[in-house]
Amino acid sequence: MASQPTLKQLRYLCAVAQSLHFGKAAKACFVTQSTLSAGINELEQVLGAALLERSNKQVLLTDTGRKTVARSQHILSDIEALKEDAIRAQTPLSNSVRIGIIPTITPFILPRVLPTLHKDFPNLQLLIREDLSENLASLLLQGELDVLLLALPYPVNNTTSYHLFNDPFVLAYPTGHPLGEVKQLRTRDLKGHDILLLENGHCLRDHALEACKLQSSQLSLAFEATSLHTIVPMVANGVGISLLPEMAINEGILSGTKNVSTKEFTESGVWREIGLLWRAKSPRDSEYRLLGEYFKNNSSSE
Amino acid sequence: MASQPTLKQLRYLCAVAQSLHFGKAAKACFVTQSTLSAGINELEQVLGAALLERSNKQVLLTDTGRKTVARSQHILSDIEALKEDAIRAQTPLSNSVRIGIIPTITPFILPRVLPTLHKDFPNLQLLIREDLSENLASLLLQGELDVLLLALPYPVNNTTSYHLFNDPFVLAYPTGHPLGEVKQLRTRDLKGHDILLLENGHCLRDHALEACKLQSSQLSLAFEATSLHTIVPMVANGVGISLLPEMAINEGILSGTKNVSTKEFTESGVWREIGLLWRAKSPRDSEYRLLGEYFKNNSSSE
DNA sequence: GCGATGCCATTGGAAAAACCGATCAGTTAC
DNA sequence: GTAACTGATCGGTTTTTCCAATGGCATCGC
Repeated sequence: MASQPTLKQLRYLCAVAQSLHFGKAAKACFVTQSTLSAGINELEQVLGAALLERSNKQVLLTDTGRKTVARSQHILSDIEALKEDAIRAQTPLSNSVRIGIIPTITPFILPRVLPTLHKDFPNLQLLIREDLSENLASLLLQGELDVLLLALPYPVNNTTSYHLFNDPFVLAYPTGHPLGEVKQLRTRDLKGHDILLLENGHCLRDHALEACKLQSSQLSLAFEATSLHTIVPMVANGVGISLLPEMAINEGILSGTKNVSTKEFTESGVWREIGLLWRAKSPRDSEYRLLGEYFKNNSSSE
Repeated sequence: MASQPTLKQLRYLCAVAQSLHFGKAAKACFVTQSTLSAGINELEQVLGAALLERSNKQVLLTDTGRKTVARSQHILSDIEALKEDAIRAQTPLSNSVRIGIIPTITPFILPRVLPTLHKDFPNLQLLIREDLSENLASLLLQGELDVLLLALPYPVNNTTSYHLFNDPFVLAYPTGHPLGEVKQLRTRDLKGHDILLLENGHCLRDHALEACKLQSSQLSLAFEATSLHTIVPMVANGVGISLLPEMAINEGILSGTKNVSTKEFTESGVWREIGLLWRAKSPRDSEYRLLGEYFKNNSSSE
């Protein structure tokens, strides 16, 4: 014996309330009269209350019946809304996407991408969390974040990565620095110079070292900075040289700064790879690919 | 293939959302894991959306899943409330009762009954409609009223009647009128006198005539009044005699009136019967009997 | 009167579903 | 490697749902 009302029963009840006729109500519910009758009976059993007053002549609602019908209609329309919304929400990139981005990317990609993103996917709510790769990866695996925008490779178990583009490292040096004389800049030219990098934990640091095929020990690490924006004035003041991501320069990190020159490396491969990362099992895989494609097409300066 | 979410499915979903573990959720729902798994799958099918993100390690809610869980919890608690309220409402006389009363009863019974009624059944909401018997009967059959307080007999198809008490007719005459001299008043003494009664449609009129075993033709009908309260001053002014229900006198319809005397009949049966009437099939039959018992015990002047 | 009609309730059997136990496939832990 | 867990899947059984037919009751039309 069931002890909870069924949605079907509530539908039956509402149908009867509308026509005050079992036969018509049954037709409206696409069942036979006997089925509907049994359903109503069971509902009354469960509620321990008479909802309808039957006579051979007519069907009437009891007081409890009237109230129950009103509540049922609310519940049924709630169910309908739940379903409709869930289905509607399946349009790609129409819900919230919780994205984690590392601080060495955020300020140089969002200003370029966000405005058009909102225009192209008006129903997408991008929730952004900025943190170090390690913390973001943890949040991703906990399900607190949906997708990460990182410098790759960054190994995380059971994740899918999506390559966006390569972001070359550019040498930044105080104007007049000896390296300014080098015509064909190569990474080995950096050896022995005072070099400013971000503090430990920032993957930019590791990627820069790796891209330049350098060990920490081969460099004179002048100072460990906490953000790229604090490195620039230090370079300008002659504290040392640094390696800046091209996207930061394109986005104007040097604008208004004097005494800092830049030079690109002639070698290939002196870059960090920028990509997206998400849980491999995520059912929104295709959405994230779509998001990736969008970033790829809209984040470069061309 | 079902196209609507089931309450069971929503319950399964909420259980999984709570423990984030199919096995534990299944146990909480008293089903096997396979059953729960199938239920969740079907729900996702119906909604056309992934609600949960399964991996071998953990279960996570998707964005749509989170929203669906929230809505489901609301719906489930609504269902619970519907059930609870319907059950609670079954306490006798705890809902609204729509009662119809004729104008020759209302003012003489309600002031006496209502105050204690509300005290004894605080959850009873008595909705009162005053009209002629004929109109009330029609409303009763239409289901617009639940119970009638009438003078009986009043034949209505498919109704149950409940005897409350007999309300004797009392002769009211201008002080000094010849009938004042009669020691043992009998109904036949009325013949030939100018008698004031209510206009047609009021059952009081018919019942008075019937109780006195008189035909209209045997009386000199002085005037047809619209309410008992207008009859009293006419008697006082010597327009004629009248028959007043005892309950009206007990309730003080003559208080403050001079020149009107009353005299009871010595015969038995000179009364109208007061009773309740309701649809025979009404599921609240026992409640109405209870109400009747209450009226019986609390409407007399003793 | 008296059969025809219309109403909801009930019944018995057939169709559908829900459910379970066992197994599978994949990952983690040791 | 193996054992331990995870959720998914597969047959088979049990349960539920559903229908068509029937029943009981009152009314309507003649």
